[in-house]
Amino acid sequence: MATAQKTFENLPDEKRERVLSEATREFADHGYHQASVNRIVGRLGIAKGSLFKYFGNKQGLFEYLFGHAVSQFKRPLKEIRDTPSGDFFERMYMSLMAGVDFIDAHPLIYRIYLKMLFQENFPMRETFLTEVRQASTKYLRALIADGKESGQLRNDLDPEMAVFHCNAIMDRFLQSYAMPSLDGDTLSDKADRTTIETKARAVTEFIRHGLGNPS
Amino acid sequence: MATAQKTFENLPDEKRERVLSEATREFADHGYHQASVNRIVGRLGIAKGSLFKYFGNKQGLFEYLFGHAVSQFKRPLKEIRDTPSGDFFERMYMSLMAGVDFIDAHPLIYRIYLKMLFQENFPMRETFLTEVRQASTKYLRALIADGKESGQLRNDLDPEMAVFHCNAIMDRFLQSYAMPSLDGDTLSDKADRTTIETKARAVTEFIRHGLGNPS
DNA sequence: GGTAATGGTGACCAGGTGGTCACTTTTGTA
DNA sequence: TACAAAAGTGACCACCTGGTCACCATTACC
Repeated sequence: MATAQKTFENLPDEKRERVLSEATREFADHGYHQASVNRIVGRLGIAKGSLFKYFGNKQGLFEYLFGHAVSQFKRPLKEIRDTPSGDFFERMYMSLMAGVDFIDAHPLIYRIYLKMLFQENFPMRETFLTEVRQASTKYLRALIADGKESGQLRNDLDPEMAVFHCNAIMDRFLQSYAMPSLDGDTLSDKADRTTIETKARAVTEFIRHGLGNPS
Repeated sequence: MATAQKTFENLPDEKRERVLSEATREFADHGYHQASVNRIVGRLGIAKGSLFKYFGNKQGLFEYLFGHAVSQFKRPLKEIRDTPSGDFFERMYMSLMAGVDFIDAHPLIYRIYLKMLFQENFPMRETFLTEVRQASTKYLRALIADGKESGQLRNDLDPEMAVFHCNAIMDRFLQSYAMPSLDGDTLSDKADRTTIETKARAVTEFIRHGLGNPS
């Protein structure tokens, strides 16, 4: 497999990106099983054999493409966690907007991720999702522990439920942003950045009331 | 089509239920496109032609099965809304538990619904989802308006965002209940009813802090 | 110019899909 | 018992799928 991918990596940048982007679009539109290799090569105008030389098989193509994209997702979150700024709610807001930025940059990848969430039979699903889940939980736990210590969050807070609430609200916010049909018009207009920021602030305030110290 | 379904409705109850339950399982396990009519009839031990006599085609089977289940879902929610009890948060709690009960009664149907949410190409998807969404939004808007009037909710609350927050928290709660893998161990043990009730109470309290009047 | 390595091709394959229909079996009725 | 209506059957169909591989084209190197 390493040799086969080598072939792909030797390709001119332009072609490599075209292949990846067309394949990503196909998976985002149809999920894994319903995605068609024939359609991909058809749109690319290359022979089917080429794709199989590059990636071995359909699953190889998917794993390459998805793994590539995931690595880009981890960086911005780490930056936020490592930011020395102590304000819990500001960090929440920044995490929200980091998600928005990621979706803007890779809308198709995010759609694939959403499908993966609820459609059991993706390749690598279990492996990948547990990784994401653990990372996100660990990230939020650290932030919440921080917030409690600094007195920004209630003392009687159950950390596990707090993680659950933050996860729920943040995920749904991003889901609505990526798929406006989920919540009607509440988050519909992608183009208007300031509207999104306002909504993100409102969500942050909701969390502040829900978790914050009423002092 | 009406004549064809007549044939199915004339069947002995036991067989009719077996057909429906086996088909439901197949769709819940594999989604719509990946579901196989061959597997269904194989497990049922009947000829393929029979299924097509009953429902015309694959989509007919799915619509029949899903529409049937959906009608059962609307009843309990209506009961809660029509309950004269005025307490907003108690109603939230009851809605949560009504969802839990529905999932316990029809776990496969709920899994199909979740797949439908994020996998665009189900038949009837748009029609059905907008119906659900509008119903749920309308339901929550009424409850929230009620809660504001009675002074249980803040005056400065933006109703649309409040609807969004309630929807987000409640949906995620039910999703975690139906698919424990979503939130790690937070809601894992289905068997323990009192644990679920406690979590539902905690969620209600979170909403109370987030939306409630701090008086 | 010769030659080897690499990239690219598309007809072809086995297997699965939803769907059909001429046919047989069972049932209800008089 | 006779006959019609309804239920049930499974071989068959066209189509699409992921995947293969013998062959061709292009490039790089001496």
